[in-house]
Amino acid sequence: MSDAVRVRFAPSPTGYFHVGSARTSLFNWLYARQTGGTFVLRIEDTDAERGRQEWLDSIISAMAWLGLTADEGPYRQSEAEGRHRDLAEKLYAAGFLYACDCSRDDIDARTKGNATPGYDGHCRERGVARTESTALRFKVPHDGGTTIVDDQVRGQVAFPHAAMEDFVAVKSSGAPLFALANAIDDRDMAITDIIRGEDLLPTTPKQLLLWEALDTVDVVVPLPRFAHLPMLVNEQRKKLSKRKDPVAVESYRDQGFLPDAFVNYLALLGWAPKGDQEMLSRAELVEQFRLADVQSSPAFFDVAKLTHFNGEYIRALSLEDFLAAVLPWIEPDKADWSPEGYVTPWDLQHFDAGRFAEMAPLVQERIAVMSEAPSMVDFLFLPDPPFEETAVDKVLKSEKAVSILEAALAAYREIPFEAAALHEATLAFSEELGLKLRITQAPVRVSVTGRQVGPPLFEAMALLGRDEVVRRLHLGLELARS
RNA sequence: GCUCCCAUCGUCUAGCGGCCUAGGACGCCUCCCUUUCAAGGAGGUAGCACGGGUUCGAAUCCCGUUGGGAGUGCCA
Repeated sequence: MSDAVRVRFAPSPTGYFHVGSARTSLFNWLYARQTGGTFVLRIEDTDAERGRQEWLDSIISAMAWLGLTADEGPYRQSEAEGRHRDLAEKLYAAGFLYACDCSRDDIDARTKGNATPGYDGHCRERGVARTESTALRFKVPHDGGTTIVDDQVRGQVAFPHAAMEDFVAVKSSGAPLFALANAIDDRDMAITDIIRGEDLLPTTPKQLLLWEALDTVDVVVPLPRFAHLPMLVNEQRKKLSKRKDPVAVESYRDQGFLPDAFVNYLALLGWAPKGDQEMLSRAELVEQFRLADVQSSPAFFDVAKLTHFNGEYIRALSLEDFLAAVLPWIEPDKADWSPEGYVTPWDLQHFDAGRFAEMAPLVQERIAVMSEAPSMVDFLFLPDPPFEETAVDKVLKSEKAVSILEAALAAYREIPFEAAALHEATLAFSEELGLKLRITQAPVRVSVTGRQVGPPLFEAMALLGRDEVVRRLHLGLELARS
C-alpha cells in the first residue's frame, strides 16, 4: 500500500477560469476522490504584474460551481516567497546556480546562428558577481546524459541535457521563477501526483534537475508521479486561447449549462469509460476514472455535444429541481445568483410562478440550456405577444390566415377552455376548412405566442384563459389584415 | 531552427496481434410518431494519414515519411 495520495491544482490568476483548467482540475479531483487522497488548491500568484483579484475570484467561484472542492487551500504561492528565496540562496551557495548579467538582446545577438538555440552558457564560468541586475541560471549538467520523465499517460520521455539550456531559475529581484517555485511548493506540500497540462511536459526535466539539487540542500523528498494531460484544442487544432476561443467556464454557467452535465462532458475529453455508457454520475465518474487510461492525443471541446448532454441532464431533472435550476432566468430576484446583467423579457410584476410551474414540464422537455427558457414562456407574462417579424410575415400574412383566425374565434367562443376541448374544437374547424391541423394551428400560435415555435399550443391557451386568447386572436387578425 | 508530444468516422472515443467486412456517442441525412418545436422510435452517412518491415495473421508491434501540436521569457 502506497502512501496517501496528495494532488494539487495550481492555477495562476492571470485570466478567467477556462475549460482547460477546469478539465485539469476535474481530473485531479477525480483522482483524489477515488484514491481517498487529498486535493490541494494552490494559487500561483507570484506574477504581480498580471495577477488580479477578480481572476482569483473567478477561479474559486467556477470551481465551486463545478463542485470541485479542495480539501486544502487555497494556498497562495506568494506566501511562501521567503521559503523560495531561502532555498534559492542555498542552491546558489551549493553551486547549482550561477549569476548571469546578459540581456535578452545580448543573448539573441550571440546565439543567432547557433545549432543549439537558447542561452549559450556565456556566464557559466565567468564568475559574474551577483548584483541587482543579475539573474541566477541553473547549471544543466554537461554530462551527455538525459533526464527521463516517467509519465503516467505518456510513458518514459527522454530529454537530452545537451539540448537543454541553462535556464533562469531566479529573477534578478531574487524571486524564483515558475519552475523552481512550483517544484519547491510541490515538495513542501508533499504532493505525490502531479497531474497537469501537456504544455508543462517540456519544463518537467528542468524541474526534475531542480528537484535533485534541492534534495542535496534541503530534506530529501520522494519524486512525485507525473501525468501530463492532452491539450484541449479549438477547431484549428490549436491550444485553446483565452482571447480567441469561447472558453470561460462562467460563460457556460451563464448560458445555463448544468454543472453535472459540464463535468460529465469534461471527463470525456481524453478519457472514456468502459462500455458504451457515456452519461455518468459524479459517483460513477469517481469510481470508473483511470488516470492510466487517459488518452495522449489532444481533444476538441465540442459545444454541440456538451449541449446535447445538457439537454439530457435537464430532462432527467425532477420538476422541483428543474424549477430551482431555471430560477435565475425566470425569477432572478428570487434566485441567489443569476447571470451578470441579465434581465427577464417580462416585467417581474407580471410574472406568475403558478402559471410557469404548470408550463414547466413542457419547457423542460424542449430546452438544451436554461437560457432558452424565457423565450418559451415570455408570451405568458408579457402584456402583448412578442410578435416575431418573420412569424408575422410568413404565417399571419399568408392567404388563409384571416379565415383561420375567424374560424378559431368562433370555435373557441363557448367551449370549456381547457387543452383537450381546445384541441378538439380546433380539429373540428380545421376539418370544415379542409385544412390540416398543422396548418391551422400556425396562425393561432403566432397570434397567441408571437412565435412559430414554442410549447404545445392548447395547453398554453388554456393557461392564458379565454378572454386573453380572444384578445390576442384579434390582434393577430389585425396584423393579418394589414 | 532546436527539443518534445501526437496521429481510428466532421467531432469525442472503443480497440491494447486473430472476436474488426472497426463498436459507441455527438453532428448530419431519411423515415415513423406528432398541434409547432423538441423529445422518442427505426434506419443511414462517415474513419484506422502514408510507406516499409515483424508475423501464419496488424488499426493494434518496429522503423521511416508526411501532417498537426506544444515548448523554446528575469510569464505561469
